[in-house]
Amino acid sequence: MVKDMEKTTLKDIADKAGVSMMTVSNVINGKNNRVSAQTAEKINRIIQECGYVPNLSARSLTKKTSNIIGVIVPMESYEENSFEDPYISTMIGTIEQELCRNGYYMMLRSVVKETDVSHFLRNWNVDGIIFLFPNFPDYAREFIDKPSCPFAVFDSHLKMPKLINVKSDDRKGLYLSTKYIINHGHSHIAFIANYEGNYLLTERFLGYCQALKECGIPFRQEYVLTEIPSYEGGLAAGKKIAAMNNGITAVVTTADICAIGVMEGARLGGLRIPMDLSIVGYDDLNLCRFTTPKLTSVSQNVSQKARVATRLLLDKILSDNQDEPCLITLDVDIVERQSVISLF
Amino acid sequence: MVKDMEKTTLKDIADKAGVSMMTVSNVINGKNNRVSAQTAEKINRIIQECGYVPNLSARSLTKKTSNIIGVIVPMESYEENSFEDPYISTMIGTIEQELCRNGYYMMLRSVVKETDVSHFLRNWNVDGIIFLFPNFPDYAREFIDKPSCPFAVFDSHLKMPKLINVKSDDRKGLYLSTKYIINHGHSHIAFIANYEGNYLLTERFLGYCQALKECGIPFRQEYVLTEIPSYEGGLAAGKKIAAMNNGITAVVTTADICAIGVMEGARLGGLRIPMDLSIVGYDDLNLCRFTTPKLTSVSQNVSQKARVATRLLLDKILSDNQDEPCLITLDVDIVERQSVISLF
DNA sequence: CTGAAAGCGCTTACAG
DNA sequence: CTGAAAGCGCTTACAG
Repeated sequence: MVKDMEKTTLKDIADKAGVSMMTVSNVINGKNNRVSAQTAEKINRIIQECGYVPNLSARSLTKKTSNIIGVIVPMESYEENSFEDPYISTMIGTIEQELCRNGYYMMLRSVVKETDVSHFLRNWNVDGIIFLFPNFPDYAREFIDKPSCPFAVFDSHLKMPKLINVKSDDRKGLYLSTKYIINHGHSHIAFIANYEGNYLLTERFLGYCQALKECGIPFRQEYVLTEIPSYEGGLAAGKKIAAMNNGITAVVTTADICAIGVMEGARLGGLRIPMDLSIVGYDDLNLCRFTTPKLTSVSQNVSQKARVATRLLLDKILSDNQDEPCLITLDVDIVERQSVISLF
Repeated sequence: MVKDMEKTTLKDIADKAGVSMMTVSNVINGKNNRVSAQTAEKINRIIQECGYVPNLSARSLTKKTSNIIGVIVPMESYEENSFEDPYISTMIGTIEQELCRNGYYMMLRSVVKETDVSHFLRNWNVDGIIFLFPNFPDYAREFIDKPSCPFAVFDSHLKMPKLINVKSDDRKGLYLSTKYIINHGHSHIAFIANYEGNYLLTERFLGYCQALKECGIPFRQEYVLTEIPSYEGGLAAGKKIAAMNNGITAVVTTADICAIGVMEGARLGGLRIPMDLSIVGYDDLNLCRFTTPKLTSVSQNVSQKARVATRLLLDKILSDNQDEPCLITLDVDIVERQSVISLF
């Protein structure tokens, strides 16, 4: 390995200024009441001249606080790249911005089931943790039960000390999309998602049921297609709907990507979108603008979700009662495009 | 702030094992030739029991090497979220995986023009840097001229000491897409991109020219639309092509998102895709599978690009002659879908 | 094979 | 307002 050129340290600055390290440290940390304005100015000038940058590892060692936030991204397998999921990447971007703005640093880690997350977090003595799990996984429970610092998750049903939980009003999300379709004259509306055992998807399913009930439309088991809300799942569901030919005129989904699959599957089955089948997505990804027809979708404002969670986390890190759990539910709305036709 | 529970340190382990910290350190760092098998085993057991995790800030302080790689992402403005760009997010995912696999940590930072990147990097004494710039920006030049550690960039025309430059064969990329279209019987082919002054786009433009020339098709200035290769740029270009009505039957682009814009713009102008206008994208994003028709595109294998750069960077960090620059050009290929029609 | 000493670059009490 | 001392948790020479 090559030897780096010498880096200037606190001591170098102190020597040049003819003061103690203490004084320089106080200036850097803005404790102006402890240093005369003259000295402070002089020291600041020298710092500028030398291009001095404090070593944060050293600071972390003494202060017992690192200003590092660990951001954990789940991966199903080593082959997969979770970052290709627009939900994940949008979250990361917003979190990073918010951390940076507040003087924190983001250490990013994707993990598969077996990985020891807590090891990583303790290695760097992180001040806070953000788990970027759309659904909070069982294998992370162990870690969660002995949290060493405040942490934030999303869309979880857990309530635990130190936990910040930011979620969307998922029930309302599907209530809105179902209602929207009903208001366009539809009453034979399919729901797609393998919701059982999944808290988030179940909430959305209940929103679907609620809208039907409220409008006096009978719930039909055969209109529920329990496919995985992925492109492939949607594709399969679309084909089935076309094949069943049982009166379905519209579909609500729990993911844009699934809705896009449905469009393709239904088309392959001979249906025209939206003339024969109306569709609403979920997430309002950029993607929605690029399909034909453009996809009407439920927006959960992903950026806001990330921003709120990050701010609450930083607040909690600085607060006294870190143990108080915190649950925020954000509103959702529907973004109208071209994938729903009116039957009136 | 709340007081953390005590963390076990090297000293704790040493005390419990009745040995010196030195010995424990040697065991942890796998210097087995310096410790008897017995002692090592005993120490490892105690480490397990106590759930001891080394403090990497402390290690970084003594070793002068942090195992942190700084990954820098550009942002045009504070409002923008670069991570929504699938190119960026795919890169990040692959880089993280590769770093993790090799025992490195990823510190992520998005910056706008004014941000002092070098400050951040020296703060954490990073061992290497990856600049995630599709195009290397001028304002980063200053930093680059005095690099403190090896760093990697993409698609740059720079050649400097310590620099790892991984690029795609951009010229071939557009050569391939243009040739593909020619092979389908087209000879009135538009090129879209404001390539002037942009190294990468100019390379692609030259590939377009080369294919035309090779096939004896005259280059026509009026077939070059100098729009920004974005959705909006593509949209404008698509509308123009429909309006100009000057015989163009196909379009090559330098970005999928632009190609999608062209499709939309051309449609709004009354053209059918691909019957009236064939289109080829660039990047082969997931997106290509979700449009109608599905988009034929040039694939530059983004993951491979990220992986190669990361590996070269880590190699260089461990190597002796860090100053030798390194340029790799990766191959590209074309992924056939439905957006090009044969005129034969 | 094992250990005592010194030091990495910073900050936190504590004195003056 | 300023500073000398001790320590954060680790590793690197250097002795034995």
